[in-house]
Amino acid sequence: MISKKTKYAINALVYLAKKNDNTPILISEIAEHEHIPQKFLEAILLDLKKDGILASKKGKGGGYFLLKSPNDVNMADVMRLFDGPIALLPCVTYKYYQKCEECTDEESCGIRSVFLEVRNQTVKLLKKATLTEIIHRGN
Amino acid sequence: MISKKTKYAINALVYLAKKNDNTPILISEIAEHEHIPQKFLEAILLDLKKDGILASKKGKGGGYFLLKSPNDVNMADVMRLFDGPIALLPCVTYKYYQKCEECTDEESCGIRSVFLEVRNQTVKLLKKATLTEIIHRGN
DNA sequence: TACTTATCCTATCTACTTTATAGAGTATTG
DNA sequence: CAATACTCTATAAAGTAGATAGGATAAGTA
Repeated sequence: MISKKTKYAINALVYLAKKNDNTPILISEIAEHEHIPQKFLEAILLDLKKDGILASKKGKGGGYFLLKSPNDVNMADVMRLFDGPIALLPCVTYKYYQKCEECTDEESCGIRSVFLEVRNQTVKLLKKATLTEIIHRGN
Repeated sequence: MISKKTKYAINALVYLAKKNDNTPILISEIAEHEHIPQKFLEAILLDLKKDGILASKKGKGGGYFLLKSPNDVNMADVMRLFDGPIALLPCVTYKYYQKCEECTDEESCGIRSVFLEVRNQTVKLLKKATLTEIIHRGN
């Protein structure tokens, strides 16, 4: 299961992407509309900003808006940002790789083979799932 | 990521399946060979027994052995037993279904559509991954 | 029956993570 | 300067993962 943080992030991003104009949107507006605790959402949006997906503006008329194109924001990246690796086993991740201590030869590990296939399929589907794609699929 | 409990369970099951004879194997033997804390493994094997995958025998000459055929034990079932749902969102699970509070129409939810596809693909691959298949893949 | 073996059961513990809240700080606008 | 709205730091409650301890129960053996 993905964390609420990731779920909130996705909901917020979709909300922002649907407003195709790039005028800043208030945190409070997103929080209210998407039923997210505002203070919690603040931290989430900040992370998305640090990652270069969003940008913000302070003061009156401020808020958050998409920096990247909705075409370039996919679910794999968002999930990795908040929940870490997508793979189900440490030995089939790229960035968080960790060897199984009892494993002598990964190439001949049947378990690894299965979970590598699952990971590759999942990442492929999640990479295709951009904000544009999600909005397009709705309706 | 799957929990260590699930990982340990898979390792233990593969170990038992590789001994194709159905003579009881000691917990201590599995624990030692697979580097699993013995007391922790006891609880895991007990769960697998309650689920009908393993059977046990007490006293001298006792231990655990496969009750189901290695053909009929797949990774989807094992993961569900220990880690719960395979799906990444509560609204795309079967047994643990939960509606998103803000969602008005699931059929038109683009997010749900994406994660339903991921779930279906994952379950399909994990169901195919039986103990027999895993051993076969490991040359 | 008494002893040994090995699973079964219950309780508990520590550390970590998730989710969330509070409050003060900082930059921008008018 | 005052209002607005994002930014930062600290903290706390709740839940979960991973592991350990100790005794209860059942089965075989002499």
